[in-house]
Amino acid sequence: MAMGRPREFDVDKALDLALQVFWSKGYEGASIADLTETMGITKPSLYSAFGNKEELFRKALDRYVDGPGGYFQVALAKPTIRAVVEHLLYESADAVTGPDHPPGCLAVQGALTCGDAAESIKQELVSRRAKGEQDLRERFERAIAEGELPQGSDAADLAAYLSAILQGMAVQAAGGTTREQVRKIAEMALRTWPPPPDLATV
Amino acid sequence: MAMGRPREFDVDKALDLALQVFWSKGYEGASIADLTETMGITKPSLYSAFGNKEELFRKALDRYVDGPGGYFQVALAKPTIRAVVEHLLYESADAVTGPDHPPGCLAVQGALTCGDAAESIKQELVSRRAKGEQDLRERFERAIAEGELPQGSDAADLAAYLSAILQGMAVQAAGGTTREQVRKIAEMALRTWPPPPDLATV
DNA sequence: TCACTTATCTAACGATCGGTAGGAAATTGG
DNA sequence: CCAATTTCCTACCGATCGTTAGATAAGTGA
Repeated sequence: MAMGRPREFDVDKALDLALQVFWSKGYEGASIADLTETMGITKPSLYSAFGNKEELFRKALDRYVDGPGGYFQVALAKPTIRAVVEHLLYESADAVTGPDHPPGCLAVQGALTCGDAAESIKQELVSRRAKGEQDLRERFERAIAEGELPQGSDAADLAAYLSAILQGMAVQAAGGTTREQVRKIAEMALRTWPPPPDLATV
Repeated sequence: MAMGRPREFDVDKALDLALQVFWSKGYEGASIADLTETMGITKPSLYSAFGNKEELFRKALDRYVDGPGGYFQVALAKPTIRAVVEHLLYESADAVTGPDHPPGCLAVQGALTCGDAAESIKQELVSRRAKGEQDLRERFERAIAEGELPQGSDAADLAAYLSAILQGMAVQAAGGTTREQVRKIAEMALRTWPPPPDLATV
């Protein structure tokens, strides 16, 4: 079946290497030269296999979400809301400080700001973060309905609050904060969890 | 005294405009063309007045810290630790969603990641964030010494925790989250403040 | 008025950006 | 062995990057 000259590199391995570059330098900071050098392929090979820089980033992002970022969906599937939050915090702390990949979170630092040319990538990351927060919100809604959280708790607010803490941990990690220190942030957040509903608005 | 042809633009106003550009696009995303266009001056004027792109950014950053970011030091000077934390959270929520400037925080989104050429700018921002966290830590140490916080509280952990929340709020704002929603994050953080010391480590 | 200083502008610099033509090399099917 | 197909690489594309040379204009001090 496979006709023509066979590809000499592993597409998935190359994509993993591209992911590392985008993760550490961001979309704009990662040049095609950076990428091809790390991936061990030439520019025409990159373009033939992945389309262009933007498509390559999107494929790397998908791979990130299913790989190093996969703990997020795993955490959401935990049986109790307490376990969900615990796993999100602890796994995030470890994920953003993993020793085998760049620090931080691709969805945060891939393009938090950018020039005009990368605007659509930035929007893609905004959407991904919003999607994660939305999934979290729905999980909280279920927990409230099942009586796992106090009456009057606002699922959207809880999701925004926890998302902010996770993103803050990612910023800290991107700046070089150690795994131990980031874990302490997670522990402190957990020590106060859940924040009680705002009685003033009930 | 003033010899030579007088400058035709206001350096401080031009710097404020440059700040807006760096704030919304980040260091790498802001091109010299973007900057000169917004500042209303030509490239040679920019270079003669500000040195180069890196120096311009550092000057804009100083201006940011003393201007839109000035609430941070103001908050630290509040008399009670409760007031410090309240002001940090509320003023941050408003600052990162201010209607008269780009959303988010320059110290976070100016260069969270970048290419090799901007590495020193990224480090500068890492240092600034660390400095803010250190100032906060010292304020917490004072509060603990004065009995304003529970025995066994760890000032460094509290500072890292609060810093992460503030940075998370900045990420949310950079993604377009509304002022009302960011304020709710601040309120929730305040509702659980202060996190109790970890009894397991005492 | 005339040197001196500084700011202004147009026009360009070399380097790098993302992206591609075009031909040689390696495989499959006939 | 030969066409067809696909990947490989070298070399190059135009555009943009940050930065500057060089000439002109507008002030000050003598």
